[in-house]
Amino acid sequence: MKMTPLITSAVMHVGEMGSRWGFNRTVGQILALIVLADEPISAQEIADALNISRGNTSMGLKELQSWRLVKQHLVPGERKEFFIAGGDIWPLANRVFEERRKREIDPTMSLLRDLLLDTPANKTEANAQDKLNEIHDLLESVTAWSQELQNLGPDKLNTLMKLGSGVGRMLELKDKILPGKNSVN
Amino acid sequence: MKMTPLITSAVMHVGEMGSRWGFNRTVGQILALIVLADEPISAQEIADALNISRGNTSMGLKELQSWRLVKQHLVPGERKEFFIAGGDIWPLANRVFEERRKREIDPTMSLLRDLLLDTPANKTEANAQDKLNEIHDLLESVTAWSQELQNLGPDKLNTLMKLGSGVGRMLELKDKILPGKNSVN
DNA sequence: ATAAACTTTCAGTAATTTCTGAAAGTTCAG
DNA sequence: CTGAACTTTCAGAAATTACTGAAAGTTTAT
Repeated sequence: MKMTPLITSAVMHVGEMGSRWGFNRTVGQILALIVLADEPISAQEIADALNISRGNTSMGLKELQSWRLVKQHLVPGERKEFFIAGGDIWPLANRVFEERRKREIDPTMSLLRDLLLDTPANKTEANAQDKLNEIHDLLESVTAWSQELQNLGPDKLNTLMKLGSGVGRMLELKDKILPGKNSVN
Repeated sequence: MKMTPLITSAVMHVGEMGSRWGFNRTVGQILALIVLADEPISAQEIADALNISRGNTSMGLKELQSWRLVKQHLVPGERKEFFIAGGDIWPLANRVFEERRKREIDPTMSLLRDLLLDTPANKTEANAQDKLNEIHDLLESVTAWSQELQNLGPDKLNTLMKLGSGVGRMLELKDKILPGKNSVN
């Protein structure tokens, strides 16, 4: 893997951002390297290019595969394993999004459901439970909606996004367009 | 601050999730405590309730204020400072979202813009730049759209979210509804 | 079976992040 | 001005997280 300045700075940047995106520095660097490479690369090449140990590389690749951001690619006649990006940019972004939802939201939803089953013991608890309930509903709406958007598929999603402020106007007309639909609130 | 079991487990959980949400354990705990409290609480009360040092509490509060999730609240006749949540659940969630966008996306957009200015030196770089360009466009769409959604305000946003699969049907009819609007793709 | 070429695991070490608490800073009443 | 009541800062300690590299594991060719 030829590390040109352009590729190096992109790789380093993704590494730095890594922790904010849910993985660590080297995992980020490995991901960037694989996504930007125009050919499959081997674990050893990655370790060399990034100056990290072979062991660390192996663990990083394992994690990226668990996120389905990277997949193995067998090169005929070669003994070692090569790696390529798990898909195009859009699906990759989607997977990061999904995976983060699983880690950041799902456990909280689950706890909230449990906590809301208890009967509040006093005024303070009753108030706390109200807040928790609000949070629960919010998270539920958001996850349901993100699910909905994913079901639309990339094309329609893109159309919707590009629609911009048209969304507001459409909402105003919604009842005329979808007369059978329940009016919310 | 009375730490009932219900409140304790919520506080602990937000603490654990904290790192995934962009802040650390104690900052998460402090936030949960303040949001769930039904009355303003002082820094000392927080330190006591969470068993953390007064210094750490001070830093945590500072960070939460910088995220605008928490604000000071002066109690007449009291010398010390009290703290309350920065707003209702919806606006708070919005701020977390916004703040994370600033930290997770904006720096990358900025770097990508820079990298895309360079003329690619060879085939590999040209390919890498194509990918970077795709990523840039994706992030740009997403940020623009999230801006758009925020402009809708909570009510319409809620309507839109509750619309569910109706969004798909609306999109199919979009050209009839908004005839003047450019047909994307 | 043996060995070569590779990958994975994991105990120990290194790097990073978070926390403490003492000292310095601020504000205000008298 | 002084001191009491409070807050902030920050150097060092503690806790957490990431990394290395040697050893163990796997696969394939002969």
